Amino acid sequence: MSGAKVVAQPAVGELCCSSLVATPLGETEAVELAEVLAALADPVRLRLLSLVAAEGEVCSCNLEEPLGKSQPTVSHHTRVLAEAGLLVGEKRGRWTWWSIAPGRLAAVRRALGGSG
Amino acid sequence: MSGAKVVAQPAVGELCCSSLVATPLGETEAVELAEVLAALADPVRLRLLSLVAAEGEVCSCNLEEPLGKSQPTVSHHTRVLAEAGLLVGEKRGRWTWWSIAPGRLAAVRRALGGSG
DNA sequence: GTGTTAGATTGACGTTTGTCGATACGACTT
DNA sequence: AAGTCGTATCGACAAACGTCAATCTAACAC
Repeated sequence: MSGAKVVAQPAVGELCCSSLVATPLGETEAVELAEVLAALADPVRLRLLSLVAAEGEVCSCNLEEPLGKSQPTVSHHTRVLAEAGLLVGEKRGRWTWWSIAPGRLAAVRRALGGSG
Repeated sequence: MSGAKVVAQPAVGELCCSSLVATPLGETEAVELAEVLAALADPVRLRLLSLVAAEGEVCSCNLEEPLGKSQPTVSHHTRVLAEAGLLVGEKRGRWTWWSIAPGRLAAVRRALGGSG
């Protein structure tokens, strides 16, 4: 073992194929897209995501202060973002390092329509 | 008067400038973006938006059946989308016609990052 | 005028969400 | 072993949300 373990990543919808404005959304596609958007629809999580994107890789301990939230709250938000497939967590020793899940945000943008 | 009146359109954040992944999001920018995303983060509203996009212009009466929701519920969702600046309503006679607010969805995509 | 119709508003309801204190777990140090 | 440190989880609470029945309003038809 390498000593580095990716935090459990739940299966997540594909947001596949076409955009909202191109084809009428089916029931299940709408639910899947809404789930990811719900994960994004919080100011704290948006700033968290933005911080991780800026740093490339951030451990939870460096998020509490810039976000101004308690440790359990930060842990809650990282979890929500990871479950939505937007964040990837890797455990190295005592620390958990978070990074942006590649492609996921782009898939959301694509699902919202416009040019592929 | 023309007899066609645009439904009251509340002032709405600009989602201006840069993207989430480019620059760390400020407090107020995060709140504004989260508000629009919250309006999008509902399966019924996503399907509603999708229906309007497909038809170009739809009156409320033609939304209840495909959405499978009651009239007050549909009215509630159109209001939320209009307040988020995503939908524009125009009252003509007894009917209210809804259409996609131009540019708004694109601004959301831009705020989520990637190529302008 | 009366009646009808499209849609917005109100009020109530159950559910979900964001937050934090307390606690539990796991990895390291000594 | 015992102690410390970084995180995850639990429990509780207030606030926000989605839904619908009932009601109100505004535009027509007669």
